[in-house]
Amino acid sequence: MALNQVSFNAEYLLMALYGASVEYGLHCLLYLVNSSADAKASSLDLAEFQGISPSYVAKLFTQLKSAGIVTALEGAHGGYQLARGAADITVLDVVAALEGDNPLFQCKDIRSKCALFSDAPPGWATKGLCSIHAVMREAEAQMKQSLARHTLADLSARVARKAPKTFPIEVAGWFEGRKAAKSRRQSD
Amino acid sequence: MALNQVSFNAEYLLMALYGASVEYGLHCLLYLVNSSADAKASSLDLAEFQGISPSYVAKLFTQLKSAGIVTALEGAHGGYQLARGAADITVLDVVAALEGDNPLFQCKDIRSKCALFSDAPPGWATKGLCSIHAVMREAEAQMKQSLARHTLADLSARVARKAPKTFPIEVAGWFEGRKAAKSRRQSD
DNA sequence: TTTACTCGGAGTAAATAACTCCGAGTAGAA
DNA sequence: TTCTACTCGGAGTTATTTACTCCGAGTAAA
Repeated sequence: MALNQVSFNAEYLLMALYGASVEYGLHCLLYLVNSSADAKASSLDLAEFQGISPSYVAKLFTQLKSAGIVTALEGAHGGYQLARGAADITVLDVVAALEGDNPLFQCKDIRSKCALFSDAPPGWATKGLCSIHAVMREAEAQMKQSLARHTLADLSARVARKAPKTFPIEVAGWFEGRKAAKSRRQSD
Repeated sequence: MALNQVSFNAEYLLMALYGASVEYGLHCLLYLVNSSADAKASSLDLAEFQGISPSYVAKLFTQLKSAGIVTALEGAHGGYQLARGAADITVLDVVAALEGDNPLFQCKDIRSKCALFSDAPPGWATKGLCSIHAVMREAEAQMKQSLARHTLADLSARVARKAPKTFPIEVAGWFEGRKAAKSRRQSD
């Protein structure tokens, strides 16, 4: 056995540009796509169904609501619904709602601080977009176009293709069972 | 005058995916592109030339060195040089060296935690790439391809096109003057 | 009218980014 | 050879952000 063997968990080394909120949000929204028009799902239901933090999911949905992606129905049997058709909600919409519509790169205009310009940078140095910024803008546009090409509808279809045909029925059953349990408890 | 006028600084609202290190690093490297083969620039020179934090630039260059983008020459008149031709260093190389080669998205495989799977998720749920992850991968690839298309050489040419022809000479003069000042001080 | 459930925002701990400081080493000057 | 000033290089520090919790206000059904 090698003595100087290095062992580590790769999960801790890679830190993503987009955080967990995007992952949680998209997964939850995908379950809302399949639910019928009158069926609402509460953030608690969605969270427990997927084994993730309920209070955090609740927070994410307030952001999705203020971005106009879902509508909320308050009250005892309330919950969330998609605000418009799943084909009209792109992955980019969701990302922007949860992470903010951040640019890839924030130019601090370093070029104008060059020591040669003492106090006032000349016109040619500040005119137009910084060249570095331009490259970043291009890359950002590529990425966002790619994200905007995918909607919740086609993402949902993609997932459905992998799952067995009975799965959507089982899912609906789970949410129905939840609702029934609530009613039962209230009439006790 | 409107009483409930809201005023804020947009700079604080937008937070970029790539941080300041990329901006500092690229700007510094662009000045190294133009310096001739035997001319080295210290991290202190590069920082003061552009009016940014010297100690932070020093840290960035240790990262650039360990990534093999620059080579360091220690000693009194030492400094950094590009490790290879500017046409062989892409913007993506620099980003990866300074921010780490982070993925756009880190999949936590939520799909396998679904409440319906009690303990063991079925094969179809864990097989292959998560559909959300696949979309993110595609967007990430688009972005990185775009960044990889640009090299330090063409970025430098782009900047040079905007500046007057005498500018590179002035820059070289500034660095030369710095070197001369050092020699003078040592012989005092 | 009560009650159990919903949303919605204020608050908290751990991680990350941006930046500083000081020690180790080296090339040139005396 | 000795000395000195300058270089890199990594260990700390502070402030912002992320992921997550908790509790109060409101509402629809019982």
